[in-house]
Amino acid sequence: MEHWDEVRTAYNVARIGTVSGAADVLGVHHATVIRHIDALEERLGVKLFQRHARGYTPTEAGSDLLRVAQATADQFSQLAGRIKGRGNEVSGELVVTSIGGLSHLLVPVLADFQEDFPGLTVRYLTGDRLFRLEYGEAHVAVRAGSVPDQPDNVVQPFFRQEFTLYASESYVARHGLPKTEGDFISHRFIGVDDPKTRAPFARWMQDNVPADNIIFRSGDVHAQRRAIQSGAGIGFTSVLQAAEVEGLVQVMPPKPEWVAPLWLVTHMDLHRTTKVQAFLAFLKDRSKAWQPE
Amino acid sequence: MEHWDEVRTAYNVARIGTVSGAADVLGVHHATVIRHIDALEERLGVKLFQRHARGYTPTEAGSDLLRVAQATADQFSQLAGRIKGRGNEVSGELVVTSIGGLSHLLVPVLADFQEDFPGLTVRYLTGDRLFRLEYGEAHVAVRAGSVPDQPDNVVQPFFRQEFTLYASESYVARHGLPKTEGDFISHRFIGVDDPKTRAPFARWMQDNVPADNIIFRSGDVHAQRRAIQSGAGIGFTSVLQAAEVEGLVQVMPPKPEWVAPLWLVTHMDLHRTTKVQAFLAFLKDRSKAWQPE
DNA sequence: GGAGTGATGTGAATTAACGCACAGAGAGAA
DNA sequence: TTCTCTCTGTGCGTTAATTCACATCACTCC
Repeated sequence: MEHWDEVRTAYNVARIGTVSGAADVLGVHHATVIRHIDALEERLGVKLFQRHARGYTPTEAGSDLLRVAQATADQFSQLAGRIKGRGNEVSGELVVTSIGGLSHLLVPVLADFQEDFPGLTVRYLTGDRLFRLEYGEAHVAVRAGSVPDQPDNVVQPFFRQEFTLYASESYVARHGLPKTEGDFISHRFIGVDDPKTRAPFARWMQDNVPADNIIFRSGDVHAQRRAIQSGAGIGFTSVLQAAEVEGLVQVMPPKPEWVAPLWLVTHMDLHRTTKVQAFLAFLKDRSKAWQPE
Repeated sequence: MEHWDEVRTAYNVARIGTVSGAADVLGVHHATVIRHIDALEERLGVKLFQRHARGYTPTEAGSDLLRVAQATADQFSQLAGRIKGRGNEVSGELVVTSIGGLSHLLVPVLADFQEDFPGLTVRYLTGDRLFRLEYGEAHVAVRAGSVPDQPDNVVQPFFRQEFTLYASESYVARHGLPKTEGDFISHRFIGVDDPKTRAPFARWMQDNVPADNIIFRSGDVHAQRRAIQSGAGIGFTSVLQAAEVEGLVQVMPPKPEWVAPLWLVTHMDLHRTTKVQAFLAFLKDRSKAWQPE
């Protein structure tokens, strides 16, 4: 039973009773209908219709086909309605991925967005590996670093995340604060684990702080922040995040070269969907409060 | 949701995961598969797949389609199995039609045939109007008279039904038997109702018996036979049928000119089916006992 | 790092499907 | 009857779909 179109043709002939009538409904020539029926019967080896000058009457096999194809037509019709309708509604899954360091910003936004659309399930993916939009792994990604240039991705600037060095009040009480970069030699630092990182502030630390002075390393920014809070040393944290926790002291004001630009990335195929657009609008609105000035 | 073939294509892509793999299964070129998907998405206005170099992964809409089309494929597969299988089995309905006067011969045969095939339902149609094989109203017809020449019907000789004149013993006791055709003027006859009948014995009676002497007319041969049994007069009954009832006396031996040839007629499209062939063989075997010599 | 493999994607050539036109056959009405 | 209307059926020309060929890309294995 290949050639489902022939089944559809036979279904309409059985339903309507004449080749001409079915041809009108299907929008094809009646010769096409006759050929479809003939081909289908040839393949099945069974007559589906009794032919006479007043029309076609289904045999038992034809009646069986009518029943099955009727159900199929109904299901396809419902499917088309669902699929077309779903293009304009915000429901199902919304999958967002970002580097882990942005969870404190994104999670509240995602929670509020979900509250606006009860039919929506939010999945927030973070992890070591990059989740790939072109494989359909996520609808929206928040990426850091230089502007991504994947050909099938739609990229737009999100906001510029400011970083600077912080220390805990307990650390300052014990070791004081470095006045100049020359003082770094007598301080302890908390840095990233990955030597190949491209984050500007991390590279700055690699260049300006002796490696031996970086006594705590982690790939997770939240772990680094906890280390800073614990007084283990001086480390980078985003200004926004530092403002939310108690007991952190800015070692020096943010430098423009430490700013990490963030990008909103969506896959081309999904970018125009109502769901993605609604989320992007929501996210941009909420992120206005995060802009430096 | 027209073009069910495109749905089938999309279903196989969603199931297999690659355009090339689906093309192999479908036995078409992969370019055809891509065009089907593109056309279907264009018509629905929704992307069904995420395209990437390693294959196609279905979106939620694509997954929905996969689920529905999976059910469709199963149902079509079962349907094809049923239809093809049914071509070689004796089940469902067997519809036989004949003139009413043959019921005493056909009904026992039909009952025995049904007993051989428990899955079979037998319908035996008799009536004033001719049931038309070309409209699929019956599988097999037993027709009387000159050989039918419908173009789409398969006609084969069945057997030659002998008729002759009978009277009841009570009638003979009261009125005696006509010795010659000249005696008919003093006898009462039972004849057919339809003046346009083409049955040879009925036309013979019209030609050889004065109309006024035909005092009982009926279109139903069984009613005529009951009238003869009741002693109402002399009338034609088939030799086979007369042998089954008590108290009938042959007025004269059967004449060759009174013989009614019977034909087995089937529609061309149904003639080759196992069901019809099985019944025809069964019927011919049983009818051997009915032949005059 | 480079060749090899297996996938998608696209324009040109080919083929199969389609529409057109007309013939034939019943059914119903004048 | 004869006329008309409707529906099926078929050969032929055309269009649209398919195949073919080649380009491209991503990943893997030497």
